[in-house]
Amino acid sequence: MDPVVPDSLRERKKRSTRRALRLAALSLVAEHGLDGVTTDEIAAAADVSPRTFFNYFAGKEDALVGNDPEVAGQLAAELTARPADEAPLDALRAVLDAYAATVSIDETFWSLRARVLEAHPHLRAALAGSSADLDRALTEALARRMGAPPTDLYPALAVAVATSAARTALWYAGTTGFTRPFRDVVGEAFDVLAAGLPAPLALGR
Amino acid sequence: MDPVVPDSLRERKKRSTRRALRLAALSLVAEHGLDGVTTDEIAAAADVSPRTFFNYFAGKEDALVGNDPEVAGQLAAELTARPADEAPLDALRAVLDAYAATVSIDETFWSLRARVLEAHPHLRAALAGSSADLDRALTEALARRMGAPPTDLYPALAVAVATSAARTALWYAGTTGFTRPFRDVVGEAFDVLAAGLPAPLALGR
DNA sequence: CGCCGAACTTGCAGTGACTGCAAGTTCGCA
DNA sequence: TGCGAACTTGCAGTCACTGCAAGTTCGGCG
Repeated sequence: MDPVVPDSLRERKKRSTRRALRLAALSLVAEHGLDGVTTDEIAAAADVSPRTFFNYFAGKEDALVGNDPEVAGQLAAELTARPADEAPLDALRAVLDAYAATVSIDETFWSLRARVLEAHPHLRAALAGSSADLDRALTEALARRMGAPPTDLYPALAVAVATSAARTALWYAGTTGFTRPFRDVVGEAFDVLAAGLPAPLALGR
Repeated sequence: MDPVVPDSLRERKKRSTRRALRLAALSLVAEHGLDGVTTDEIAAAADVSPRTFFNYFAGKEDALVGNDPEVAGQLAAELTARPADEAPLDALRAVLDAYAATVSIDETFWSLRARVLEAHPHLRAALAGSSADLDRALTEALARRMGAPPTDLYPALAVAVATSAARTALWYAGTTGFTRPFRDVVGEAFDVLAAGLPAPLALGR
């Protein structure tokens, strides 16, 4: 079951173009602003035809802030694989922490993305939206593992809150230039969550 | 300070066209699907010129799932108006509960919207995104009232989590046909939040 | 090795979202 | 009553995005 990705030449090429498009989009937008860049230019910068851009991304925003398509399924699978007696929030924390670990590897990429998000607040909306797929997948997995109907309030709530916390942590790590390890920030966010979001003690810092 | 809205003829007209456009968009999309409806048709159904549509909404999605522009500022103001010694989460709960109360009035509208969201999962992304403005406003207000820098993790986290919970509650109330009062659902969501998202006891329901 | 089918890329042509601009029109107010 | 501001509208243009129908590249099997 390990090589879910066959990693053939084809696969490697696909990943590489996808990445090239992502980077092209991010750098161009970082330099010229969101409306100063067309999809054609992005495609050109990544050395593919304009049409191909849309074989990889649903749109400009998706290229900038979207998740890779396999992520949702992968994380959902990891969630179902967690021990059955683990508390929901702990299971979610473990899954999202694993995700955070993968993020930490590609820090240049994420810094660039943070800069772009900073400069274009409108994209934060798209970012929140791009996690909708992930939320759906995780909610379904969590409901299943809890033996609850997928329309139940709790699983949806726990997932929405957890991914929301992770996203906020990513934003925070990004704006602070990743001076603190991202995983630590995620950990802190989940600690606060599990404690019921108490007011932080250190009010004068 | 009360009449923030002068409620002149002009204002009333504006609100009415905005509402007409919203309803037109929702009903048309409910009937013909997202891609079966053009902005021109929406404008026609609301008896305004195609161009005018864009004076009210940033796009089709905004008309379907966006918040009215004044909401963010209003809720932020209410947040700053809460007693200074109130715990952050309690203050947020109060503000969002007040919002929930206003929603409950217009239940037909929100049911229609829920139906549309159900049929077009893609719009849930847009919905999450549309609250980005609200999140920013609330975060700034909360940070100020806590005397924290606006880049601090806690305020952003608390707000993201709280609005996320409220949105989930709205989704839940919508999919269950508003059989339970929306405010109650919001209340329950916040209870769960404050308790640190413990696994619900009732596992076999 | 050579070949077939599947996957991927590309160009093309078309639809519709969205924008700035420059009139017109309506409303608020003195 | 009349002036200025706000709002509406039409127009023309740019660009995002899509389906389709070739071409091209890759994976695997005989």
